[in-house]
Amino acid sequence: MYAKVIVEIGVKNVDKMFTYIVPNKYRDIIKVGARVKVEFGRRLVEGFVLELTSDKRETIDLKEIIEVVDIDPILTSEMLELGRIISERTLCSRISAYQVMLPKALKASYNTNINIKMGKYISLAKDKEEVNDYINKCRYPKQIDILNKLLNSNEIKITKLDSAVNTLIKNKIIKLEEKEEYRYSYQPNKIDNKVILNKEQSMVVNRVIGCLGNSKTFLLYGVTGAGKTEVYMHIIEDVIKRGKSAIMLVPEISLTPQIVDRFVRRFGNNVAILHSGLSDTERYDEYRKIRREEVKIVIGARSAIFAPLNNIGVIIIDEEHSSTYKQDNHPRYNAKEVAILRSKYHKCPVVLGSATPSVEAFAKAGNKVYELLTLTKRAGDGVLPKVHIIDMKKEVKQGNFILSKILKDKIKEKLSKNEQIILLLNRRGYSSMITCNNCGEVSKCPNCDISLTYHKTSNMLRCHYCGYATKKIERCPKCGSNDLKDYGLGTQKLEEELKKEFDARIVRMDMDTTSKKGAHQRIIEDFGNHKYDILVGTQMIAKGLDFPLVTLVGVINADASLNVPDFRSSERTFQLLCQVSGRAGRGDLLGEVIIQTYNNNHYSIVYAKNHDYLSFYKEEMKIRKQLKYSPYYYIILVSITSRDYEYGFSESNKIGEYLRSNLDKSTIVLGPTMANLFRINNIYHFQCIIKYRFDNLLKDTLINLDNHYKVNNKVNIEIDIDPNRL
DNA sequence: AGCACGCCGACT
DNA sequence: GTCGGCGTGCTC
Repeated sequence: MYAKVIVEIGVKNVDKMFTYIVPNKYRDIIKVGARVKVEFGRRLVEGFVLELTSDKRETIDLKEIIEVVDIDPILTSEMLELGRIISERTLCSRISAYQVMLPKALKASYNTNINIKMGKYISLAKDKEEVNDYINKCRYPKQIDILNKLLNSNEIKITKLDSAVNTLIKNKIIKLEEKEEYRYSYQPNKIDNKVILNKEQSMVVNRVIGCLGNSKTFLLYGVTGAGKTEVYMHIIEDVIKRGKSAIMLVPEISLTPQIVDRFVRRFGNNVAILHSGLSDTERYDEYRKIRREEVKIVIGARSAIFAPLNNIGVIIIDEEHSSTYKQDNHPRYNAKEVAILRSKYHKCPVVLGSATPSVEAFAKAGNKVYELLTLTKRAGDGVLPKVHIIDMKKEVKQGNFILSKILKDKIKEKLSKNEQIILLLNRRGYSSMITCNNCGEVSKCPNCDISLTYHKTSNMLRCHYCGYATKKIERCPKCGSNDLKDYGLGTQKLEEELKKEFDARIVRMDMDTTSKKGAHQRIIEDFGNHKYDILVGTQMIAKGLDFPLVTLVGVINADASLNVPDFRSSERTFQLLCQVSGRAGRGDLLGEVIIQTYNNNHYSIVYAKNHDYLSFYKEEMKIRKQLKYSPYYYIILVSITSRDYEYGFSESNKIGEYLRSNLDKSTIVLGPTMANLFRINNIYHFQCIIKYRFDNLLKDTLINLDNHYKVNNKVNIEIDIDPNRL
């Protein structure tokens, strides 16, 4: 008997099956999907068994499998197949596709011991009569106490073995057992907080439930506040009743205690939550709970799509448009695609939900690839907030550089009413650059091609790309003048300005104030408890937060996301504005939104004002068609990086030529060009963009290109199929 | 990735 | 004469 094994080494050259002899003693134990230890070259490695065969084709001498690690295979046949498809579609190594499905604690390279927490339990070892006899003869009150307790309950958890317990064990009156415990758990305070659905919501729920047992993808387009979460919970409840399980994905930053609470209150300890805050061991505990089917519902970010459930009844992906569902390093899988693959395997529906669907998803709904379901009304009679667009070109002429007159007035008004305010500014730090007024020199990162951001609280200049930091310069390094001025506005400066202008309690939430563990949650809680009046933050405040007292949302600079040179920048701006607008007026109070911009006629801003997704979609599709972008064309980004500018440049040209001459003539190859951030950490970035509709040559050409450069260590190439950004 | 082999410079 | 530099090549 022979086993085809893929070893846990993340290198393309060895990403293939190696044949080993299965020793007789393992013949009955070894299974496909199990981990094994094998000698590979001169070292011991772990690998996965992908196939078992009886015939040997290799002519070389084979080695024997040293040890079978798992009795129960760690990779199910579904996962083995899934990994194969992922590696084929995303051009990643097969082993990395398998590794991404499993918790880190199961990796061979994970050297620290996997620490499974064991709890000690005692129970009676004799029948009741004998125990009562023992109690009557016993002189020790402690022992009697323990036995009396055990007579009333099956088992008791103990923390330590004291002499009383030890004696009882020695006399074989009680027995000690160790059981596995999980570190992470929620209080299963099951309170039925079920909400009665409105007509629209019920129709959506019934339509999805009607398709249980079929592999079918729905796009649930529902305005903010339409009660999508409640719809999800009803669907999940029905699925659970049928004895099946459910996966729900949400973007990492939406995985707030608020949403977790809602699910735990409804479903008790039937829920496993996979979030980034878990340690490797906690994550492994959750994994085991899921694998053993001790929970039926898995909620988590992207990687939760691989939850090892055996009988999935529905997969829900909330905030479908979020770019976080695609991993932007290897393996570059897209959780939405994986969801659809799993739905085919489990014959279950997928529900993609969003208030601002990605144009790709909405187009698929238009083509009947997905079935469109809509929620048009805000649940509980909520009214969408009124949105004002402020032309900052005019405001600047009147001397209002940061806050427009209207926004200032509104802030004052809301403060006087004791209501809360959220201000969004998509740039952290104090100012975006420091410039010399004398010679025009701009402080730039020595390693990257961007200007340094001034952080006033630490008095440092920082590069937001490579992390470079230096003390603030007092004199221009070029001409020596001390007439330095900072331009651009960051959250720190905004906070400072607000403190000058208003007598209010202000809290800032950005990467700098949330780097410590738990800080993020604390700020949200404190703001929710009205310990602050104004919340200032970057886009991390745009998602999911639900504060009934917030009646004003201000977007300080809507242009920041618009000016990003990427074909999705309009879409991202529209989504961001709609999302942040949805933060206002969640309670009984009417909400207002003020958007400050220099592009007050831009369609993404105008349509966001009216919450008009359909018009935005039509306009955006026109442009995508004109410029040949997705969903009309598929996009592939080939990035080429090198420490050596000249070499990187010449290889990039070769790659461009190779693609042009080896792809179908209907395919468009752009570039090579210098990437938007041309130099990061002294590495030069070039890129080619491939646009195609149908191309039979594509797969082979890309594989050849990838193979050719994997042995070249002076230049690195990355192929990103359907990239998040260009 | 690792760990070999392999062929050229400065040292007890 | 050796120790060791990291370039190339292979791993069932």
